[in-house]
Amino acid sequence: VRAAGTLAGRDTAQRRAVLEVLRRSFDHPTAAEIHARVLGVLPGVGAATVYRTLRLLVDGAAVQELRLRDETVIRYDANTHLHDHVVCEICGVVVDVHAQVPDTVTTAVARHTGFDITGYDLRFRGRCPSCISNHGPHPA
Amino acid sequence: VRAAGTLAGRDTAQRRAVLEVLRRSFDHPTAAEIHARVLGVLPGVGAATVYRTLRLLVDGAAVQELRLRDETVIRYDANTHLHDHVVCEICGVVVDVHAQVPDTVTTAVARHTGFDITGYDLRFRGRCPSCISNHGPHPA
DNA sequence: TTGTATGCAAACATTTTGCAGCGTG
DNA sequence: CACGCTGCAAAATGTTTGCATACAA
Repeated sequence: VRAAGTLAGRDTAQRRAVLEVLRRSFDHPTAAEIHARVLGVLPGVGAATVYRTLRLLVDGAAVQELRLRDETVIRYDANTHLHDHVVCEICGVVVDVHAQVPDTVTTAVARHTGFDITGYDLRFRGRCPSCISNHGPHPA
Repeated sequence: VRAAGTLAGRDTAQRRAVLEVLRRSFDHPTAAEIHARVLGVLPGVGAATVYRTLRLLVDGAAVQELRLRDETVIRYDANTHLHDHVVCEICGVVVDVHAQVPDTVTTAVARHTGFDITGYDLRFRGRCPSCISNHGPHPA
């Protein structure tokens, strides 16, 4: 493992562009969105290069993959701090949040299952402030 | 919304077969796996019918979709009780578990984000007992 | 009978891979 | 100057859809 945001392998303009775009993006973009933004910075980059670089970054733990409940596409999150997400069930916006699950819960799961637990993914679901304004709160 | 495990629309042999396979499956099968099992019960069923029926069941909240960290395929879970999952990072086995996130945590997330929170997905990651036997526990 | 459900195949959407040539180290 | 990286296009993967026919209600 190496420092977050560092690239393994060669230092090319394409890889630097992908990493830079990711660092500036806080909206959990898809590979296609990242590609579009990279093209704005460095025209001519191929989609395959973006995919390959993303895979590289995921394997190197420099970015996180995000698979939402009803989407097939993979989203990417360059926030390497331990954190969770809240997804709006109407507009789909994804917001970072910090919501530590108590150790007692994790310990209980380990005891019940016999698993050696190394981490978890926690994704809240709901209605964002903007959609509450436009559609009202979630019906009770 | 209708009773869990009930089908909307017409009552056909194909739909009954898909539902029956799902009720007997506790290993969170993919659509392809479900299709294979359905063929064992009712030969000739097309993949599209399985996909359409699964979509119907998901929309009717009779089954849950499961998207794992590093898989593109969708898995299905007919357990409609509120529950969470533990995934083995080596063999990929998925086990159901009950691990309630404290209301205080959810409330704090709502306060911080302004979201109206309606639920969450919690997925633990780790090493299953069998893989611990074969590979040892996760390195500290 | 009437319209929904099915099976097939083609269309789609997304990601991965093969390959010839370019460029970093 | 060797080998990894790139861009393009084709392949692979997984899911959805169009259409003619079959069948539940």
